[in-house]
Amino acid sequence: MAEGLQPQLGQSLLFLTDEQLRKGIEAMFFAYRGFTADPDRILAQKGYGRAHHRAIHFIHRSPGTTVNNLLSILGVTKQSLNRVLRTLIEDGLVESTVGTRDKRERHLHLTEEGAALERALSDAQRDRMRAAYRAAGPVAVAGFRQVLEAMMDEETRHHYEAMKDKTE
Amino acid sequence: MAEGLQPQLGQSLLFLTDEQLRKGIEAMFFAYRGFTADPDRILAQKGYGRAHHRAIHFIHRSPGTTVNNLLSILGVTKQSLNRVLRTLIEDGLVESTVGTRDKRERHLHLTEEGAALERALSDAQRDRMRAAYRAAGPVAVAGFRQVLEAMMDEETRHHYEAMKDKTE
DNA sequence: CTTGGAATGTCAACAAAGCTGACGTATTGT
DNA sequence: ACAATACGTCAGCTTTGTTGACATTCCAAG
Repeated sequence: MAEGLQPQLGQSLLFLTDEQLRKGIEAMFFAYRGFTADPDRILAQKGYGRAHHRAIHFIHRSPGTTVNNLLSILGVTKQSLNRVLRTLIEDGLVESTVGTRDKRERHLHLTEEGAALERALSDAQRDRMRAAYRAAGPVAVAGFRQVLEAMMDEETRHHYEAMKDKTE
Repeated sequence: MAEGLQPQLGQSLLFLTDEQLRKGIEAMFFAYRGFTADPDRILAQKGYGRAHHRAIHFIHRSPGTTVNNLLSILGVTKQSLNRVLRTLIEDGLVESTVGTRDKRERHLHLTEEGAALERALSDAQRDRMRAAYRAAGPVAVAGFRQVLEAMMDEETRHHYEAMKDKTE
């Protein structure tokens, strides 16, 4: 294949061979399964799916966020989000309040019950992430984050950076 | 394993705070979108989805693999895989041949056309991965892989390791 | 004050891709 | 001969995404 990189560059660019890249791709695929496995189990019990998790996560993260803002973070259509949001509101996990400054907007908050589910979900997900971090060590974790950030779309990275700044 | 975590707990465990873990979780979520974005565009043009991509990828990776083996790698039901496989066979991208040793088994191969699509998809995905790797550097890449591997389920990791060995 | 555009919500229809359960067929191993 | 295995398929259901059309509410500009 395109394995034949220049001799003198041999060692230093070995991490860019097609083979290395393919391993990275497969690692990403398999790891994502683990990443979602634990929350998925909790959600299935309650009759929810990943879409509910994502909504809950980002509402928790940015309390009072508007529907439009959530839309652009999640990258789905309003119809798709609305279906999920409606069940969460009906079930009393999310509260939607009309905006004061702009009454067209709805501001979203988690109720006590919603916050409880958020905690259960993120505890489960963090536990696995913590175990992985601990096993790999701080240097690996820094690299992990670097590569992930470099893999994002431009627009997505802006969302990511914006969230990052909130508690820094 | 014996990574020096004990000594000075102050700085060295900062990467395990809930805040750091949350950032890792969000990085994983946002990065996965980028990870699938390029292949998704190609697939959409051809009327396929991610499920087709996964099948094509692993058939390419393990030519002659059986349906059952593919099933356990992908972690889906045979009905779900069958639907995807059927369209790929009908469209002439995948070939299914009766086993010689065990005639109950079907061995799966990519046709020339299937291999062409595989190349287009993995080129697109590798390009982004390569850019991310290049931007982050070899040390970061090693860490990236370490964390991802530690994040996998036991069973999943076995699949991953098995694939890894094939070309090492 | 009226009107255009923005933000939101809702209805309908549809597709991809997962799931369960049941059943049939060919083949293999005991 | 019989049970188990590998595969395919039919039917039906769920989640989560998509378009398109249309109503409502509100802000702001003309």
